[in-house]
Amino acid sequence: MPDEIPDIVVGRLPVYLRALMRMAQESREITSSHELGQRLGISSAQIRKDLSHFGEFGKQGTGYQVKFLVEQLRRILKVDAEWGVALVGAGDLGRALAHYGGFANRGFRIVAVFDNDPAKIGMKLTGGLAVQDSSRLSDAIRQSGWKVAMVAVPADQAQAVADKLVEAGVQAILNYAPITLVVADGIRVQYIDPVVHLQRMTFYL
Amino acid sequence: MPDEIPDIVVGRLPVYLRALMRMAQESREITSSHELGQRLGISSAQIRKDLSHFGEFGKQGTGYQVKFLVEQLRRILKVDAEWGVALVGAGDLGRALAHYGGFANRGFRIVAVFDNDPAKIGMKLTGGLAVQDSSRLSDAIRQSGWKVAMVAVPADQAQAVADKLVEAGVQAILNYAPITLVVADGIRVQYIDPVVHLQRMTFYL
DNA sequence: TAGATTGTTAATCGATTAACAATC
DNA sequence: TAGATTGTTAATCGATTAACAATC
Repeated sequence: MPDEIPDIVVGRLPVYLRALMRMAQESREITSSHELGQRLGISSAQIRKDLSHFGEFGKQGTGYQVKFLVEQLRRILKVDAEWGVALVGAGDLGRALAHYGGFANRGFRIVAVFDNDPAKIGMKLTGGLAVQDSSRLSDAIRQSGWKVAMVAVPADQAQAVADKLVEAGVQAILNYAPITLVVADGIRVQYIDPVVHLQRMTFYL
Repeated sequence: MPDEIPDIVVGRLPVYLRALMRMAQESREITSSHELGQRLGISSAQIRKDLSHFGEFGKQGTGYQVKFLVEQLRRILKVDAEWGVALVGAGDLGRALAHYGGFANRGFRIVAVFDNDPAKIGMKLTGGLAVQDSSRLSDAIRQSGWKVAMVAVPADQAQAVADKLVEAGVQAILNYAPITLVVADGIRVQYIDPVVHLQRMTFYL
């Protein structure tokens, strides 16, 4: 039970889940902490320790039922139901996200796309969503109760967008703008900046 | 000097650099570990400790010259010159990356785009690059000596693409496919999977 | 039974923080 | 000088690993 789960443990669970879903897809019925660790480049002890925070999911001598562990991780991560995600920004990146097929079955669906560019408002995206005026953002989020949003606007607009999202009730933001956001306590933010990731590697070259 | 810098320290440097470049853009000439820490939600002690691995960049009583520290971090991260980046995959995401303006000035430029879809090969992208046949990938990389690549292909092709890249001499891969890659020792891989990032937050909701 | 693998404990390892002398 | 902030040390805190009893 969530005594106090370290963030770093929570951060690994989605990676475990992703690998396990892939195993399930490959019709592997059973796996072990050793096998999973090899696939992921993580020690088997760490996998067992991480899982032990949440319960006992394996069998001595046998390992883990892949399907069962997938179910459990989905439940733990709260992606056993689907979250509606508001997307702000309908530029190249925003549209690529709107079209991305990888959200399905993993707990998320983009339910609305906003932009403040008159040239983009009204645009019909593949998948059926139309780009809405950002001025409708607060109302739409408040009415629908969406808790998760993605920000794909230019850096100089990202903080203002985040402020509006949080004020409308959003509690988790995935930010693609290359800037660190300042948000209230309890609001979660994750960052995706390809340049940051690239720079983490060039150091070693 | 690089005794043995912890990965986790290297991982924070690009975030420091990003914030400092922003400060420079805002014409802030001086900053302190305290101010930078506040912006980033990190303790001032950690920032000073991290920087101390590489030298002494500040002045007691004053703080850090923003421009100077930017220069130093760019040098440390080896992004004071520009890396040519090969991009594999010209789907929605690949094209969004090819059009992305955020690489400029931060050490990277996409120099080639590959895809194996005949319908996409030859396509002219904004910015002037044409999509090349993946069959040319190995030769092109070997001839040009590119060391950095981004992978934006479907999950089931990503490992094969990574293998080809590494074989051709690539040493750093930014992987957008939702799968953990297996690569030889010494090859760096970073992962961007929006679903993983979202799942890291829903746990707390 | 023999072999395998879990869940957990204790030991090790590493990272963060607090504190402060040095000094601008 | 008085105030501020660095770079660094030592203490604290937390995460990883190794080892193994339990048991399938």
